[in-house]
Amino acid sequence: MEGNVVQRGLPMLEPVRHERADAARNRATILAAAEALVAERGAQCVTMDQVARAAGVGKGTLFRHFGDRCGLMRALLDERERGLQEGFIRGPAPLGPGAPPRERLVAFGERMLEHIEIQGDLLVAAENGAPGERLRHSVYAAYRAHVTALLSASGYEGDVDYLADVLLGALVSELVLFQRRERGMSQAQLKDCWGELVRTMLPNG
Amino acid sequence: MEGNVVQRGLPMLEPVRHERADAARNRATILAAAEALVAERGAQCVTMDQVARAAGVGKGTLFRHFGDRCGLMRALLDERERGLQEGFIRGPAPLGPGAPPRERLVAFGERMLEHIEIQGDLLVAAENGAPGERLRHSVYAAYRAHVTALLSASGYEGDVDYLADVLLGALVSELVLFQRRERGMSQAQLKDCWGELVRTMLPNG
DNA sequence: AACACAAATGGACCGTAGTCCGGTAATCAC
DNA sequence: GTGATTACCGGACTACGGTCCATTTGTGTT
Repeated sequence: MEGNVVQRGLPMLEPVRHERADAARNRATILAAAEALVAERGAQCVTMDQVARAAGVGKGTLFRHFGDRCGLMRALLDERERGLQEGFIRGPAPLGPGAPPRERLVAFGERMLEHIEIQGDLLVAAENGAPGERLRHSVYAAYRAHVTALLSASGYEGDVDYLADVLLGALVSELVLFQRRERGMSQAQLKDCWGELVRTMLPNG
Repeated sequence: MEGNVVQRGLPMLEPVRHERADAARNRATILAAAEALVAERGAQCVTMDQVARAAGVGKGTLFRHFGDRCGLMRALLDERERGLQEGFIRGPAPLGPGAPPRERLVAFGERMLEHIEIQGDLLVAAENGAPGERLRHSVYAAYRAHVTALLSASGYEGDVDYLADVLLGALVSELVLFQRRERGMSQAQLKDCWGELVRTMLPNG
């Protein structure tokens, strides 16, 4: 878990030096196998042994490439997550630049809720690691930086870092899935509540 | 995990019919052993086998009494948690009745932050169960009901249930410990931020 | 006191995440 | 090509949470 800093976070562009051909091939094979298994049985019910066997690879290889179970799940999410970030940073308004920050924030949350709707179980599996790991990870940091920037731009005068944590807390997949599935809230309701929350916090966006 | 509904939640008063004497003795022994081990090594580093061995009891007994690891941790927290609830419901203002709801909510959060300060690791261990288990549990339901009631009383016009979830999200022990330990925020800062958050959400308490 | 029955017990057992290390093979310098 | 180097590979191994069930023990009944 120390020797390979390569390709663990989002910045996957340009592997540090050379990833050996067989390693790259194995990584792709593993990801494909894992994706198939997750699609078939759901993320919760896929074991690391199953993935290794389906990919025709030893467990050591699996863990070497992805660190731990959460790492594998994150890798599966990676592509879509990159798409999300792209949309936030450079996409069309109101998600991207161009709209007032408050409306961008509303759009951000709505987009995240849609993401959770689609990738819910996988997200839960990816976030279900060691305590605090989720918060330490670069994906969270990126979301947080984005929200923080929007809050600052909107003229919020309090502690923007703190408020960013709180707002992102409303978008934690575990909570959202609970609200959707066990509290019977519709996605539209959740979006409305999110919008209201943001507009209450930032009265003049 | 189905056969014993006895004494799993907070309502531990008056065991359903009769708890056999040996069972009660064992429960006490286990709790004492677990408490000692947690005090000595920290909740994260205590295994169920260690607890069983220290209590001079089989693993089966341990799991029969507490369901799972989180159940044991919750049982350790139980007494203090009951004290908290007592304070919220019947204690002196501003925590208990008597103060305006907005100030009660501020006091609620401050009290919770203090609780996390003391019981942090144990709380994390207790909440670190299956996905959504935390949200389903009666302790969370109680806090949520309390916050919901205060929000309603303060005249908040939006979805009080949703806002309760969001506010409680700011008091999740995993997050608070992260803010304290890895972001270097002081407890006083956290309290200030909480107060500001509440006052922003409820401008006229 | 002896009995019958429910409840409690303990430890062998299982599945899963994650580690370790001897052997293998891809890559590079020449 | 050939050899040295070094990353990679696989699967046996460990640790831990949780289950199962044959056996024991407490409790109310006769």
